Amino acid sequence: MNTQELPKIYAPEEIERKWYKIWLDSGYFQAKVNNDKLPYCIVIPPPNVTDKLHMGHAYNNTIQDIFIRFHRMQGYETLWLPGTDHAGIATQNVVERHLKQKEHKTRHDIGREKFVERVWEWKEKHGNIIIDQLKKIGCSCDWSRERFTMDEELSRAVIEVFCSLYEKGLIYRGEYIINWCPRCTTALSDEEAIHEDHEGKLWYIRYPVKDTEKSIVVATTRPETMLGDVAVAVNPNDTRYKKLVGKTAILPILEREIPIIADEYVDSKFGTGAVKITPAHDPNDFEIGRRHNLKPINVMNTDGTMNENAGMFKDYDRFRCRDALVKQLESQKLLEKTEKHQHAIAHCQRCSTLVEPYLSKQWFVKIKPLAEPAMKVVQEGKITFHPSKWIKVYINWMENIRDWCISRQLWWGHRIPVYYCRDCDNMMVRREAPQRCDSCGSSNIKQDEDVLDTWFSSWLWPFSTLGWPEKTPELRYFYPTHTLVTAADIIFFWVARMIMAGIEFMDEVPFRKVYFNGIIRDEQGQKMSKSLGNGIDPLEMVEKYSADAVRFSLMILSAEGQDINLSESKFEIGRNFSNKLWNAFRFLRLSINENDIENAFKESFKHDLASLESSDRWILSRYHRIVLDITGNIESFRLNEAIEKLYGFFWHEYCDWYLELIKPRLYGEDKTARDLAICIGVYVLRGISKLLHPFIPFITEEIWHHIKMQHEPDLIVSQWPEYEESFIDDENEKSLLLVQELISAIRNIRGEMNVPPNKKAKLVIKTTEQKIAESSQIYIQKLAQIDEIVIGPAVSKPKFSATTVIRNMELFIPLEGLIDIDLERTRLSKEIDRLEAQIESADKKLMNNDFLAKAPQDVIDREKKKKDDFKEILVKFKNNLQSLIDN
RNA sequence: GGGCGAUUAGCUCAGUUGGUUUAGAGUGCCUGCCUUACAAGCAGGAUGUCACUGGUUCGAGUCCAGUAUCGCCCA
Repeated sequence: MNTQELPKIYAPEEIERKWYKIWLDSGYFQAKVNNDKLPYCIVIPPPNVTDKLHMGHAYNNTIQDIFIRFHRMQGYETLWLPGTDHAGIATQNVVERHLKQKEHKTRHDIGREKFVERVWEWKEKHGNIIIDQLKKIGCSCDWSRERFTMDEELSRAVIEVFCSLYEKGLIYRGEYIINWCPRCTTALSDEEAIHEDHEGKLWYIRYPVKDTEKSIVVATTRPETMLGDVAVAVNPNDTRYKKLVGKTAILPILEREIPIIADEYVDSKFGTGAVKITPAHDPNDFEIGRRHNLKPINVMNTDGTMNENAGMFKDYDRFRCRDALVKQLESQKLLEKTEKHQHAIAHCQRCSTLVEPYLSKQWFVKIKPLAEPAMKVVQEGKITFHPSKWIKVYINWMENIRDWCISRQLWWGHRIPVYYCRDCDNMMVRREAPQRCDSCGSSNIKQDEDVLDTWFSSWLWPFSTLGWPEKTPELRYFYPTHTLVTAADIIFFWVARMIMAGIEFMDEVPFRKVYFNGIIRDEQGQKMSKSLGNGIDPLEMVEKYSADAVRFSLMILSAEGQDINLSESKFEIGRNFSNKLWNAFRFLRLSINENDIENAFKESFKHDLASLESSDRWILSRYHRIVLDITGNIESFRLNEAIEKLYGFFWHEYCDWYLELIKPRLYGEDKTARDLAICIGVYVLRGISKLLHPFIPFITEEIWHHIKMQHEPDLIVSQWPEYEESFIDDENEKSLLLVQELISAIRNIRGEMNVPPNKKAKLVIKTTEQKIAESSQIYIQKLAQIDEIVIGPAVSKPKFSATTVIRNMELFIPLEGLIDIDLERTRLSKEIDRLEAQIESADKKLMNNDFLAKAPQDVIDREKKKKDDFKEILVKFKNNLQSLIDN
């Protein structure tokens, strides 16, 4: 590219497209088993095939890409394994909706086989959207290894796991209360039933007691379930009801006779202390029913309408039934009262429909034996969580874990590998479909209708994607994976279960570290959601601000695991940074006359650091410190600290100071000095590009190609900078800091005294350290707009000058005609006040005997020195203030 | 009901093991600049009882306890 073609404003679109294609075509993302290198592997949290990229994805995947690119540059054999999951309910819902809209048909109209075909068609057509979107934000996944939970190999893993757990006695089938979604008409696991607090009602219903004038009042939040009541229960210690226990109550409306029983479970303080028992529609009632040998009565169909057991309410929808039933009770004067009641109600995670606790025959995983070792590896630190606060959440859940309902009444998913003989009811759990019944020999066999929970396939993700149950070389080499990056909202759904599965089937944890990223919220701190319409589309932002900008902004906004409150304007941070980077590069590039980086950049300066200018040694020293810091920060997951430090170093040290400090050389006559300044400038910019590459890969790769040597590889696969201690120069850093302070002090005076920026000023420095002052003359002149400097131990203060003190140097800026005495007096007084406050606080400490006795000596010494220094400066300020008054 | 967070500048947030921090950054605000890399920029400036109360300590934004407000998770 010709230098004329470098635009003043960075234009990302073409560059981002170009580099992603080159990286892809060069095979940089592809990992192979390579025993000469250490492996580094991350498996992507597979997004649903129905998903479109939202900010949470963009954020989560940016973090993964940072780790991947960082380790790739560090020389690891790096595999980022991507893919999607089939998302049973969500996908089925989407396709059903399409079918309804386009053809006015339900899935039952076209039948299971045809429907599943349709879902596959849909998947082929739309399932790649999110994958393409991940590419737009720069994700360097090994796309050649992309997996889908319904792939043949992964399905085989699911079948193997089901059969093996069954054989170990860890899978069973049973009739229990599960969470039922009447809209999706399927069972849900506890994790898929989302509890939300809700203002409901508590209905007090009077049940007459048989053969008496008495009645017993029960309180319920779901009156329609009373149709399935089989008892009324009270606490055995509740004296109010002692006499009624053993008697029979008459269930209103249905007039069923039900016993009044005593059970410890009943809370006397809730409601009236008497509760209705509905074993088919409440988990606690189910347990009580079992203890008392009461047969459950199911009053509801799978779609939430009432069944024949509901008597006159048969075919009523559950909500309509409730209203009608309450009216009926009212008219019979059996409704004692109604109270407002705050309680948690479960909703379907996928469709928000009110979930019914429902008695149903389902498949379960006996989870305790799997949970215990999974708990141990986290407690013992074999897997670490970052931030570690999640350990408690994890352990707490593990300790109270309940069996996992894994069957779903859906058509889209892995069909349960259980076969039944129609002739003899024999049940067979098989890896391959059996041809004959192994009990009666009949070939009249049917497979279980249900499919498995999607998480029952994604809990295998870290090894099923690497080929398990085959013992592939990939599995041997890349497993266990290194770090998992995920949001904490799936800690139970996914993280916990992957740990269980890894230990159970691989005999080894699936990953060593888990990084939990925060949630992206809107400006008000609300979670972004479709229904609230407060989402920000990441791809729109990429178009407007660039992928680099989106990545940069997200990363600088969040500390480890903290949530982000996001608004569109935040992406300006990233865009502005990119532009600054671009222009710093442009500045150097335009300074290279021959436009020939091969000639302009030589690393030979490294061998004679002592001969370099102070500013050069300063930036090199600072740069190497940053290399050390950033590397450590990324390794310890402190990504926002890394990016913040890079921001500060690049912008406020490299650009604000170094590039300004070398301008005299760049515009001067001395070609050698000029070339050397360019060399160092380029050297540091090359390093900055590398350090920034994991965060903002596109612009850094582009810049790299303008400043790299021909023989050097693309940035994405070049070597991460190495910290070299020989560059660290404490002394020089200190003296350059002094120069900066001098310049800042002069700028401050100029600003406060309203000296026009283009008016050169004179400067008098009174100091005994003439050498330091003299060596920085050129810097001061250039950066503080000074034309003439007088330095000496005994120079006198010119009349009408503004003054300040930096360490042991007194600065005088003659401002005849410009100085405003009042302004200057205020300025000096303010300084004096500040110094006096400092001295006072140091004094307070130093006069405290306990402090002197107990604080470490270096802290005391520091305090003493601070006080002495401030005192010395204070005297000078006071003298200057005095002379101002005398004038 | 049980658990976990958060509370620092107008706004968004850093601040690892208590003392090198005179409590920082970005943004916003005020003043002045189109200074031949960058106005998506440069220079300068103002702004904080670190939620409250108590405790530990020579020393607390940082550790402990309690209170308040907000948020999340589990039942």
